[in-house]
Amino acid sequence: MKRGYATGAARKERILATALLEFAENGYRGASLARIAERAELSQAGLLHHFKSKELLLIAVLDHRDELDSRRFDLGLTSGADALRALVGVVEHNTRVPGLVQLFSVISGEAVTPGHPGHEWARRRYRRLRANVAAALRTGAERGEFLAGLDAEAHADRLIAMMDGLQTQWLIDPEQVDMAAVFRGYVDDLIAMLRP
Amino acid sequence: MKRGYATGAARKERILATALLEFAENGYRGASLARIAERAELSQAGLLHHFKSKELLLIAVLDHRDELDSRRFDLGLTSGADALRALVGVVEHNTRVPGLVQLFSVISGEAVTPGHPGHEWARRRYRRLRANVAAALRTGAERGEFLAGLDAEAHADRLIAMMDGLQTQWLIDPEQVDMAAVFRGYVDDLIAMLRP
DNA sequence: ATTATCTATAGATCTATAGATAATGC
DNA sequence: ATTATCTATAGATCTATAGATAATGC
Repeated sequence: MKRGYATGAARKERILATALLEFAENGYRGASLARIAERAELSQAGLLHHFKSKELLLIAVLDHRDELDSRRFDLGLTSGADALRALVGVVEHNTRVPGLVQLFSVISGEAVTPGHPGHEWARRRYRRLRANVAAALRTGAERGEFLAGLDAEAHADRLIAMMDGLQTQWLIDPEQVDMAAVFRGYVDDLIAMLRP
Repeated sequence: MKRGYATGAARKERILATALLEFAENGYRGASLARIAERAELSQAGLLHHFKSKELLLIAVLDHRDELDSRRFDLGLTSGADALRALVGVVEHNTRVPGLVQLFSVISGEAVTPGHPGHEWARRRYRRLRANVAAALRTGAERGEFLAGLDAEAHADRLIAMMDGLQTQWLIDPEQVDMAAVFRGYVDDLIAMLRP
């Protein structure tokens, strides 16, 4: 039975935090366990005691972030136009955490390759996102807030694509792209369009 | 003065084609010159005779693709709703060349990191795309095809984000996302919305 | 003369494991 | 007893260069 000591749990947190930075800066393939270990101030072998392989470390980082984010932002609580405005809030928040945005952009980009350790994670993530957003739109329609005939899945795909695409443009050229304003404009137009 | 022999030019083409596959499959950082050389059937040192470094090879691949693509699709020739429908045509065409789409998704994802050899290329590419799409929208407005007050830059950002975001979703989960249909729906709605 | 190509290799990584020693907590 | 940590190292990469030999085309 694995119990885990207090010092081990703290180390794991520290490793996850530094690994996140390394993966965000260099991607999975460009990241180095030695460098992560150095930044977390332990030996590389010490790091591999806590996470058995580089793949497992990446998965752990992604799951850890997912958990923190799902706590901050639970779409299940809202629906209809409120849910869309909550999405705008997420994008606004993201402009203040470029490091996290970069992690997701880099890993999602790499993970389009089958065989990438983040591939399955990304697929699950997109499916979950799509289902959540579509459900919020459908609830809005049932409540009479949105047109009854709306295509919830297609609009969910559009919303997610818009968020991701704007993130990439914003990361590559922050001076040129006002990610939050452009997304807010899209959502405003969408709410107007879907009004019954 | 560099002249270049016929056999050299053919080799360069061959190397560019195999490098494209390797970069698309593994990203810049995951790609290996040895593997590219092997697939192009020459030695690794032979490859480096034609392209002096891995960075220069990536740049060459990206520029080569840009050149081929700009020949196929010149936005300058159309404007207004025709230009938007041409964009739909590009997305439809892209569903038939997943390898190319993957190259751009992977490299754009990696290139959000400053210092990545594709960073400047990506920035230039987005600026050019944005300017071209915005110009087409503005011409449409001048011709009375679109609302006079439209925000051309914001709509250009939205269109590009939508294309890129859908590509990522489609590559990760092709069964779930009908990239071309969703984009066509977006463009149709946009044309309706911008009608004076 | 220039270009194309090769073998060999330097020098710097990389991940993961083996095996030893120290600290922790039942 | 379990967990945490380290040093040392195997074994496999990786990019880039040096220097030799062969082919090409003015």
